Order: sequence, then structure tokens, then C-alpha cells
Amino acid sequence: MRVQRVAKGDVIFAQGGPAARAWAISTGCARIVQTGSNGRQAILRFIGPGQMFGTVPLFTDHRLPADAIAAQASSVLSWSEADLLRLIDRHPRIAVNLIAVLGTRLGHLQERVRELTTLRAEQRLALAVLRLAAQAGRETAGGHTIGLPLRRRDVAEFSGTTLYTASRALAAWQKAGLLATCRGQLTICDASGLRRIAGDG
Amino acid sequence: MRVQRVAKGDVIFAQGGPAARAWAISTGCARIVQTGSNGRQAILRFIGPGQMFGTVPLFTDHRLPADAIAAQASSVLSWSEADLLRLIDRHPRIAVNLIAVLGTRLGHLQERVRELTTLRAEQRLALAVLRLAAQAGRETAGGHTIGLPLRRRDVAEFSGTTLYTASRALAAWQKAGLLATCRGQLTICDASGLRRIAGDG
DNA sequence: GTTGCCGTTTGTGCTGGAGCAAATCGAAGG
DNA sequence: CCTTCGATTTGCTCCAGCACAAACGGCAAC
Repeated sequence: MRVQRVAKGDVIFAQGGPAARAWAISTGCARIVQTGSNGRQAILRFIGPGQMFGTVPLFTDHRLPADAIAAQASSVLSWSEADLLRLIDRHPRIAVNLIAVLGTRLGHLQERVRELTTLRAEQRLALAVLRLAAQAGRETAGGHTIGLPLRRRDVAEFSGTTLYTASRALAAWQKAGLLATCRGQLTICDASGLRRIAGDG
Repeated sequence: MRVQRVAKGDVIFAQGGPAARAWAISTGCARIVQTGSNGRQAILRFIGPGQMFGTVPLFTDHRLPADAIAAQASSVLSWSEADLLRLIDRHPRIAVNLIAVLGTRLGHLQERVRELTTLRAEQRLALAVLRLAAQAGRETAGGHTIGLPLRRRDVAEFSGTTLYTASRALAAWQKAGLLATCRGQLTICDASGLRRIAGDG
């Protein structure tokens, strides 16, 4: 296992490159970003402490489908492909476990696809916030705080809308007391209110 | 293994129900459709002969995330969960193979998410057609024919746009000689032309 | 303090494409 | 033959939200 320190904004691995290692975050967090040929990009996932990433292409075409970018100064672990396979060989349950993890990710992605095609920008933004809270939220004074440094642009690219609409919506919700933002920290005050806006079960 | 005949339009399994079997198409084909609480729906995949479906939730929450609907009169195979697990137990390679299959599906879904957020309707439509051709196309006189019965509405819901825009785009492309449609059969005449419209590598 | 950088907010114009309605067409069924 | 039903086409309207621009505010470096 290799341990590595990265600074905020550092590229952990780059889209299109060869996939040779399995990665995980130990402390800090990262964004998984896919860029199209027109330059526009979408955030596929946020990686928090304990989560693995960049692992799937080891089992498929060994091509990294996206960038991984540190969203904070972070500590990153990684294993070589051989080590990973040896690990699976020794503990076959890891494979079944991996199937379950991939399965849930698949389910989430399918939901995102539907949401992107059927919901409007405001609803998608609310869902994005709720999803991030479910993934990386912790109870704090005054609400549920998302443990990721989120810029408006991040929220926009994660929910498939633009910086501008994201800014407007979040500002409106802050004024309405649904959430609070401060220096990249986002705190949800009224989750049920957001769920009502999302209006999608 | 259970063999089952279904008519066009029959529901093979329904969204929200319990996942108890692994499915595959023997002859014919099916649509996997997810419906939102607002009633609008998105087509997640098309299933052709030899492809499995409904299998993933057996490994996760045992909840079917979408409907499976026969797009033609079809013959459907299925295995009980116990049989599937026994099969995996006897042939452990199946698990690794499954990971690879899930991995590629994951990759495709990630691309779709990015496309939905960054590309315009016409580009997404072109990509949808190309993707379907890659999945279920066969060489025929005059081009590459998609072996699925595709209504305009299907193409629209698969590419995240509306029936109307899909109709317009396909009609324009037919007039331009890029493709031909006839009775639910879609034939691509000029794939590179479509790729140019998609303009996304 | 000044400067520059980064992120956010806000105003404004404009267009892509969603949404509706009506006409058309074709196939199946009686 | 007529009817019915499903699918497609087409014209039209209208608005969500994208795009650009400009201003604002905080922070760090110098």
C-alpha cells in the first residue's frame, strides 16, 4: 500500500490515462470529474474518507474515465493491481462485496440519469444537496453539515446545471432558512423543505 | 431455469417490487424503464438476446429500481436467487466476470450523465442512435440496422429529450440521408455524419 | 495599504427546446 | 369497407435556464 499527500487542487489521476492502481481517501476529499471534448465538465462523485475510487477500470478496459482532483489537502492511499487481485484471492468475499458496492453505485447513477431527463434544474439542485448530505453529512449545531468544501460551481456541475442557477437557488434557500452556507461549508437546516422542493420521493 | 413467453408490451417485472430472480432475454427484446413520481420516465437500457437484466438488486437491496417491459413478443429466461448463488459458487469466475460487466455499465452510465449535463438535445439524440447501433446493430443492405423496435418516443426517452424533438431530428437526418426508418426499424447510412453531429469523440 | 485572485452575486438578453394541439398516416380488426 | 387505435409529423407559443458581463467581497501575498 502506498500513502501519498496531495494539496488542494492536485490531480490524483487524469482522465484517459491508464488505470494501474486502486485508490482510496484516508483524510480529506476529492472530486471525480469527467470532461467532454467541448470542455464542459460534470462531477460524477465526491469521495470522502474511507471511500475507494478509480478501482472499476482495473476490471474493465484499464482506462481511467475521469479526473480525480483533491478538493482539500488530503492523504491518499493506493494499491497496485496485483496487490488488489491477491487481496481478492485471499478474501473472496471482497468480490461479492465489490459487486454490492458497484450495484448501489449503478442504482444511484440510474436515478441520476432519470432525474437529469425528467426534473427541472431547481429540483435537481435540491436533490444534489440532499444526496451530498446523505453521503458526507454530520450533525452539527443548527443542522446537518456537509463535510465537503463545496463551491457553487461544484454544486452546479454535480447537479447538471450552471453556476448561475445554482447560486440563485442556494441564495434563495438560504434566505428562506432552508440551509446556510459559509466558506465552502453547507449546512442543511430544513431537510424536509428541500425534499418538498425536489418533489421526487 | 424458468422459460417464459411474453407478449409485446407485457411487464416482465415492475419498479419497486422485490427482486427475487435473475433474468435474461433469449429471443426478442425489452426496455428497462424508470418512472419518476411525476410520471415522466426514462429508458435506462434496451435488452437484446443474450443479455441479463434485473440481476444487480439481488446483490444490494432486493428492490427492483425500474420496470422491464417487452418491446416485442419475447422469450424470457430466469433463475432463482439461490440458483444464481449456487452457480457463482461453482464457477467463481462468474463473479469477476460480473464485476467487469457492471464496470462497463457503470462507465456507460457515467458518460450518459456527463452527456445529459453538457450536450444539447440534438447531440444526445445522435449519440443515442450510435450507441444503440453499437449494441444491437447488424450489417444489412444499405447500412447498419438496429435490431430493436424503436418508436420515436423510445429514442426520446433514451436520450433524455421529448418525442417532438426526436421526431424532428430523425426526420431531418432521414431527409439528409444519414439514416432511414421504416416500421420501427432504424438503419444508419452515414455513421460518421452522425458522429460529427454528436461532436463528442 | 495595495494588488491580484478567487468565488459569489446580480441584472439582462436570448434561445433551445418543451409543451400543446391538430393533422396525417398506417396497421389491425371487425 | 369503415373504424379505431397508435405512432408520427408539423406548426406554434412560451418559458426555464443558459450565457455574458459587471460588480462585489474576502483572503493572501507583497
